[in-house]
Amino acid sequence: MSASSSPVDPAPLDALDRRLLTEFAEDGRITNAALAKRLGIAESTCLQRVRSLRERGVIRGVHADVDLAALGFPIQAVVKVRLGSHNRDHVASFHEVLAKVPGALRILHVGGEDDYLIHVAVSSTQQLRDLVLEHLNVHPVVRHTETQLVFEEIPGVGVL
Amino acid sequence: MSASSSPVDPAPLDALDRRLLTEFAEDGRITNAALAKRLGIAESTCLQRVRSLRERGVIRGVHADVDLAALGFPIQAVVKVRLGSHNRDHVASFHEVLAKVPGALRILHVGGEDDYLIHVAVSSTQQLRDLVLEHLNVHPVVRHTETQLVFEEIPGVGVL
DNA sequence: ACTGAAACATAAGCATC
DNA sequence: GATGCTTATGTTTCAGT
Repeated sequence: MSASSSPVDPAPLDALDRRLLTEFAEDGRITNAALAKRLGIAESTCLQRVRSLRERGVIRGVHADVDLAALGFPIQAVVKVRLGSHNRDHVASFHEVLAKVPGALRILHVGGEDDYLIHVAVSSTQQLRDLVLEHLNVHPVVRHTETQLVFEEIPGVGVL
Repeated sequence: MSASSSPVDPAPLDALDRRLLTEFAEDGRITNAALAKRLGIAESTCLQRVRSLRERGVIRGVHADVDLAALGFPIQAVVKVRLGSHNRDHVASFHEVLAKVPGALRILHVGGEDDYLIHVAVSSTQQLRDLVLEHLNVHPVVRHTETQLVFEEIPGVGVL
């Protein structure tokens, strides 16, 4: 799935949809009744809108945000990966490898100096080393990796 | 909030808590009744566990995952930032700037070649340029920025 | 710490305007 | 779209184990 094109129907979102999404992104457990009240619309209308947004793929899902450190993954890092060949088949087979990297929170295929940025959470530095050496560097198409430890995540404003 | 230390009580999570978190991270709208059934415990017990995990900060919140392209932010990028000085006050004032960057999905303070990695979503390349020039490069402590366009996000396995 | 049952709140479908 | 109604589900509390 591309970051610059979407699998979503071209049906544009109106201001109500945007407000709905903002509320829903903030509190994914909000009840339909409460959401309707906030938006100033009937509950049935609100339910219809939410369903439509889900069906169109605008709302992809709702997920609990879990403290990874509490779960036993206190270390985070970003691994920058550069490939030696950008041949189509090599890239495709590397994507299969990427999809299996344990602890990968986010994998971005980017343009510029690096080819991939992989944000990972691990339980120990040993696991981090194993992840880089055994899952990434082993692949022959990988020319270079560089691992940056995450010191801190700074809360941002987001997009909504 | 640090990535390697947690604001969470040292009370360790048992296997039930972990299963609960996995289910809840996958479907943040699951009803308490359904969650209890999946875990094979009483609804009242399940509710107690969820509440305890929330109070302890293990569950930080529940959020809808919204397609940013559909919302009018079809372009994503990662901006790598290097500072010229790592003086404590300079860093602190830069953090205040970071917290206001429009469209920032994730801001990581990292160790290694870069100092900060900022994942952003924007509506246009013009907005991206403005974001980098007017919000980041203007700050005197910023020595260098490099912007990498996100081509694609590759689904990973996650940590759960 | 877990359970079951009662009281309460919410959701979902349908007919109607 | 909005409303009101109905049934089915889901949530919460609490006394008991």
